[in-house]
Amino acid sequence: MPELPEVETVRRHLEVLTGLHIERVRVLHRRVERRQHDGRVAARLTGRTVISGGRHGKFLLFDLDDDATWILHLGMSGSMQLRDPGVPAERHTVLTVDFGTVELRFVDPRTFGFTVVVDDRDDVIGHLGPDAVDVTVEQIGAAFGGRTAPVKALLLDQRVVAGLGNIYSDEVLFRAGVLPTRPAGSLTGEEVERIHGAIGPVLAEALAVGGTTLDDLAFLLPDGAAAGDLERLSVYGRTGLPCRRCGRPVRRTVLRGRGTHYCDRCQR
DNA sequence: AACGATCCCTGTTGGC
DNA sequence: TGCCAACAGGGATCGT
Repeated sequence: MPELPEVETVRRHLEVLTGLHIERVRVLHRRVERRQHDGRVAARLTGRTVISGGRHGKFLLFDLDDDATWILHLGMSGSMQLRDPGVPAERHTVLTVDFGTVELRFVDPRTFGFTVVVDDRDDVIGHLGPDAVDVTVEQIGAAFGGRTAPVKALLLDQRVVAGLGNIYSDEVLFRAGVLPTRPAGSLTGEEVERIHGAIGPVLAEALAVGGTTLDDLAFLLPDGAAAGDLERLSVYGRTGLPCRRCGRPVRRTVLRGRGTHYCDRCQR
């Protein structure tokens, strides 16, 4: 599902929108604009030109020519497609944006995604911590200090570090050799360093294959290609299968309502 | 303040 | 075979 590597892959595909003029916008499912309190996403986008596209954590950010920011979040099942205008939209399309030469489609079966146009982007993303690709070991150490919450809960907390979701939190903790249930404040400096050191490689490896697509909830790239599969992951989705390092069965528990995968020999 | 539970939503899956 | 409950999890919100 869309976490930092998937969203960054989408952002790169959508660089082709830079400089293009928005001709027509259709909201096909009202829930996609639930964060726009005045309900005027279409009106605020129509007629604008995209100046540049960026990302912070799992949020896509497009600068518009009226100095507003167009923000998109893919939720858990959202994907973006670039198609020729006029081709009928597929099932679960919640938003279409017609740029004349190309049409952007936001497809989101479980409707946890959303879009919003704001003058001050901090109204929407101001609470986010440093992006996971930029976060320093000092920032992580400061966020963990004195906390009793499980370390995985803090990795998932976008105020601590922005961009990690359920898959890559599990993968980072496996690579770091730290149990997800450990109280964050109990970690040694060396363990914090291992976690910090694991974030970059885990995200880079995922980015290299365009992110991860699930078996039952396909994540497709804007050109229609599939992202990487679950096979290359270390622990996520591998409950009962042998740990790739020691061979013992991968365990699963529920933490903060999220499926959590780990190896109780390789992670301490 | 920190932490955990609940809610939203729907396609898929597993049990009976 | 068919039905239905359980499950998956982004982020927001609420209770303790």
